[in-house]
Amino acid sequence: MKSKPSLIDVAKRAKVAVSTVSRTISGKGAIGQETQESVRRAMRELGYQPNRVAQRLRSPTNAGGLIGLIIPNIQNPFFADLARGVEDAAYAQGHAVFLCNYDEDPEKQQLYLQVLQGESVAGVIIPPLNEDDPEIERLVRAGLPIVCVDRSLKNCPIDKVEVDNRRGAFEAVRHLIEKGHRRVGVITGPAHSSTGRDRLAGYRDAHAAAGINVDEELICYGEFKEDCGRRFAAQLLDLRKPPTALFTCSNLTTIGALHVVAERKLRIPDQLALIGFDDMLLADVYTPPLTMVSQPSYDVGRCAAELLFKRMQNSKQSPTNILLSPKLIIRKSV
Amino acid sequence: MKSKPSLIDVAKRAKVAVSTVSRTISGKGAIGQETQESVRRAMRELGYQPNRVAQRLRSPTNAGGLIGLIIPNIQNPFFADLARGVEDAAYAQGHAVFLCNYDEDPEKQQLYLQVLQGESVAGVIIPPLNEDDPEIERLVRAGLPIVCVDRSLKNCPIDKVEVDNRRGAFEAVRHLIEKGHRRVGVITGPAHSSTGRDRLAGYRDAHAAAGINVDEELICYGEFKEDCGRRFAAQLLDLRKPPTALFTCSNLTTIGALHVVAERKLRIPDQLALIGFDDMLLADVYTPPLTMVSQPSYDVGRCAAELLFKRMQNSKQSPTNILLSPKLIIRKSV
DNA sequence: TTGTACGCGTTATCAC
DNA sequence: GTGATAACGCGTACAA
Repeated sequence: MKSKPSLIDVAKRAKVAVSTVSRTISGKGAIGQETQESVRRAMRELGYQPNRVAQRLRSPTNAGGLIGLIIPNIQNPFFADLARGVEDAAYAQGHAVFLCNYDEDPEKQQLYLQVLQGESVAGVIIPPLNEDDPEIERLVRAGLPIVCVDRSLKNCPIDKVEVDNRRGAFEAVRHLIEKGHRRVGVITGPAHSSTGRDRLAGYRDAHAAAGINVDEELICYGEFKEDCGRRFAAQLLDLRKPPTALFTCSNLTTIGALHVVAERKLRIPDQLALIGFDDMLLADVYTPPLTMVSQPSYDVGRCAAELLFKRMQNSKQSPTNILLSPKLIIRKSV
Repeated sequence: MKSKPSLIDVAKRAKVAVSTVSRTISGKGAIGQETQESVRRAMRELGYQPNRVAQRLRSPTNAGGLIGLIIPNIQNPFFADLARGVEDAAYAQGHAVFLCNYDEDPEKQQLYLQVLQGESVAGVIIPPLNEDDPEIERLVRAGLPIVCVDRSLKNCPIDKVEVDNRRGAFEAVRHLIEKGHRRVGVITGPAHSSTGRDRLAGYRDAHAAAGINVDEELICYGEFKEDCGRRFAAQLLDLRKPPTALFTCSNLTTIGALHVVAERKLRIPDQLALIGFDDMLLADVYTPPLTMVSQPSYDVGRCAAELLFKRMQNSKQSPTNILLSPKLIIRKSV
């Protein structure tokens, strides 16, 4: 196993100095025509490829463009789409993406934040686990370009790209109400989750706008997990005065709720209407096709990457907040 | 923006030599009790974190454990699960994963292969786009630990973890035949895809085992994309003698086929039976619940990572091939 | 236009 | 036990 050729090897072969090779590659400084050619030839012959590690060690910011993306769970289609958006935008700019999966685990998030720092990434995109995160705030102050996505940081001016959860939820629940539903059960996220809170706020807004009092017993707070969707859907349907419609606030909880629907052989929308947050693969071929609040997840990622690149170029500009609109896709489940 | 503290800063503060600090951290060599303590204190006070870039530059193999994972498409749940398996196994070993998405684009695959090399990763996990890939073969020969997953390389001894596609397809189609179907349409992958070929082979096996001649007009070769599923499902159903059952060879083609089913308001399984390769999120709550060939995608990733670690420790052992079994999950679509 | 020399933060090899 | 120092591969100021 012969080790990879370095700049020095190329220089030797082309009979020039290393700096000449370096300049030929970067295009900085003036280089003679024939010198360039012999250098390029030597590179080809040796199959030279730059050592990105050395590049970043030497000049952390400019070279070996690398950005970090830390997401809660790559198996969640929302984050997969988001990641793809980041990736595409980065690729277009010649940047590579270091993708980390923190599994909603604070320690792992911490660890990856450190790893990325240790890797001298030029910037980081992250949906922070908590609204207060001293470590992220420290990094921001230390000058590391960071863009928050999906979720955000309280009391910290920072670039961010979010989805208008409140509005999305509002439109969904308004639609339910317009269709005559007066008891709409909602399964939202935990109280400390801003997305969960915002979606619940939209739920309340829609009720307020229609002059309907919200029956607090119709509100369930749970993790954004399938299991919670299942449990709370069952709980809601077992109420003495059960809801006639369900608003599930994430793709996973929607699936959990659909399990209950299947088990109890409920007919949608006759016996139970349903709207879920997050569109999913089979939603439009489900029987009946599911009405959903579709998030522009890919765009969130793309915008975040673009925002990050701007920040990387100009670290002094004041933070930009972008709010993307979700879209109510009306199908047949209401 | 003050730059991050380095070993040197720690050494200064603790009033020792850098080598002493380095040894204290790595635990190699004997260090005096009090020296250790003062070093650790200095590290804490400065908030020192190792520079992984410098570590890898200095000792590419041992330090800053980093492995690369290059996948075709992170939005495909199969690969998302696989990635998660890799990630979990790597995390357990203290390795970080550099995840790249090549979008089934040969150039991008090439690029990321180079990036990973440039990053001095300790090893790479990849489902190769093509069965012949000179570049990957070159890297293997150059001594870079590489594990192939899902797909593989022809004529190249290499560690790999694959799913028994042929057997999975065989069981699915046998099930269809046992239920009385004699005309089973199949939508498989392109001819150059080994997974597509293997699944088609299983389809043929099942027919042969039952003594049924395969009508070649029931076989469609397409990309593993939703669009193809749609087009070919329609084409098959428009045959003069249409199939009574469909076997779709990937999650995306299954979805495409289900679109056609929805458009034509076909009742499953009465008017059309269906089995798809790859289980998916809503499959079990679909009406009717969909019978699927479930791949152990997470395990593929986990096994691959473990194989890679073994290879990284012992580069001389002969290649290991692991074949994982898919599982036919019988629900109600047949 | 080209070459020399230094430093980025580490680890490893010496000598003490 | 500890300290000084040479690499790792690259970019760049400075000299030629």
